[in-house]
Amino acid sequence: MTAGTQRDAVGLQSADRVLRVLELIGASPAGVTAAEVSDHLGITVSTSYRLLGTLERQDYIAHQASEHRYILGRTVDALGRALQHQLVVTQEVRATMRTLMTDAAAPAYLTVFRGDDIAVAHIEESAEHPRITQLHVGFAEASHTTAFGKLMLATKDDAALDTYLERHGLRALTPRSVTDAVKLREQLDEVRSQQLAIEVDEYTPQLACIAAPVKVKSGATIGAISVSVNTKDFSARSYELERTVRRGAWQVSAQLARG
Amino acid sequence: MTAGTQRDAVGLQSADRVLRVLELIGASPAGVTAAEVSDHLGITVSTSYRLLGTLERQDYIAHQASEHRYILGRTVDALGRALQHQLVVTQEVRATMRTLMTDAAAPAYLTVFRGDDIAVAHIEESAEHPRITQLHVGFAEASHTTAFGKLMLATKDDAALDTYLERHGLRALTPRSVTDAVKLREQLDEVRSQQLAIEVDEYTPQLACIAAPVKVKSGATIGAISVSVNTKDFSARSYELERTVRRGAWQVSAQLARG
DNA sequence: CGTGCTTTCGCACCATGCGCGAAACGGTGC
DNA sequence: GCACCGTTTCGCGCATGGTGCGAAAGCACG
Repeated sequence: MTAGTQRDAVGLQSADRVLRVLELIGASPAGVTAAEVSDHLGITVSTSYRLLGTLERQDYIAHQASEHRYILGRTVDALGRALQHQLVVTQEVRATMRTLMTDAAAPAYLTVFRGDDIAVAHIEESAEHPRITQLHVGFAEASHTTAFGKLMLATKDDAALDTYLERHGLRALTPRSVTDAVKLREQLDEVRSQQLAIEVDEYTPQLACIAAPVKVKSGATIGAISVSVNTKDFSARSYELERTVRRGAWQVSAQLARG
Repeated sequence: MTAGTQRDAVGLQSADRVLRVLELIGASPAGVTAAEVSDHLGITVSTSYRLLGTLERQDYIAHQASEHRYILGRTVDALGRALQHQLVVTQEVRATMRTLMTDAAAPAYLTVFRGDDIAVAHIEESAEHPRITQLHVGFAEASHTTAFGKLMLATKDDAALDTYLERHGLRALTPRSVTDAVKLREQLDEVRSQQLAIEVDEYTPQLACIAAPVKVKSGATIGAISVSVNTKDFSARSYELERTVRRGAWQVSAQLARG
């Protein structure tokens, strides 16, 4: 409120500002007025109108003349969909994951690997099968403690893994997290041979996770399908879960190839 | 400078450019390189890096160092979700619409009114129940020929309707489209009294549509739930469809109030 | 140790975007 | 009708921010 929200701002001034206006509008469910933009960013009204005009011309925002408010527009929608598409989240894939959740009686996750990052692209959960509380759609860390993370690391060769390790280290999230590089490499070899990753109590106590790779036509692994269950269920159901998850990952890969 | 291939471009230069970079990246499934940005926008590499840097700092894009490519980042995802949320499209609403589609054996639409515009926020369809081909997620026109459009117009008072009509007119899309303002006003009165809008062959020949209002707690109508069927099915099933659509709209309104 | 790429940096110029102020709209009240 | 809001558009002159250019730092490959 009021002036002086000068941020760490380094970047092109007007570009920075236009992006910040977008975020401001996104953060306001009912949209914003030009006046709100000006005092929120600490700029004059004229400048606000110039920024808003630029955004409007490109359809990033729409002007509700009746309410004097600016709201998000179709280009934002298009970008969001483009991202969803880049992340493999189609209606069809959602439906497949819903079936998977039901079959496995457990929440289902789709993760996509982007360099060293892992994007949690979609989560299918329900009241009966709630997600891991800590995990949300977005970017995930601590790859060495999650099933899909191990799958991602398993795509790397030795040199790339070295680079990754020295950049990120092996932090323990629970007593059972693997923090020894040698041990991890052994695990990754197993992951490669089984084309499946399993993690028990390494990310969250009492929670186990099982992940199978999603692949493109060429055979490269680009992500994972996984489910999480609590540890005591896991031991009884592991074989069934394995089959179910493998099937889900296969179906998603096939849809990806067709799509 | 040099010979610019500058288009319609009016707006703040660097702001314009940064937005265009975003779109470019969105349009390229695999992401883009800095070099691609420069020749595509006809700017120097240094400028490209400055733009990309600005976007990256705000997490609109992410840099895949290994591949030298820039891809869409988490802020775009956040904006997309914000828009979806503004448009009432939650997981829960999706599930409700899926049930509606199954119950009605017809594709289901969620539309949200934004001033004079109508945003088609979500479509539930399946292979057995494909959508109206002309209709896609985005903004819809010709409100007087669609069921949800009539619902939107019915929220207006006489003066506001006048304004709308003189701005948009009443174009005929089919022989059965209503083009007479008096007739339309009568229809809208009926819509208000029944809290339901029906359209038969007015938007597309052989296609009928039925829509019920989605309301917020205060009672204001902010959108509609609708289904479409072909005209000959409609006459036989109209009462059943009416009940089903009303139920769906009610459920969505309730979820909106709770959510 | 060169070659070709991406990426960062410094510099000097001047177009560009800025704040300021005024004015044209568009409602609402009286 | 007029006078008082708020929103929105416009014009102007200044200096600052953004530009292209060029060079250099990284980095991978051979």
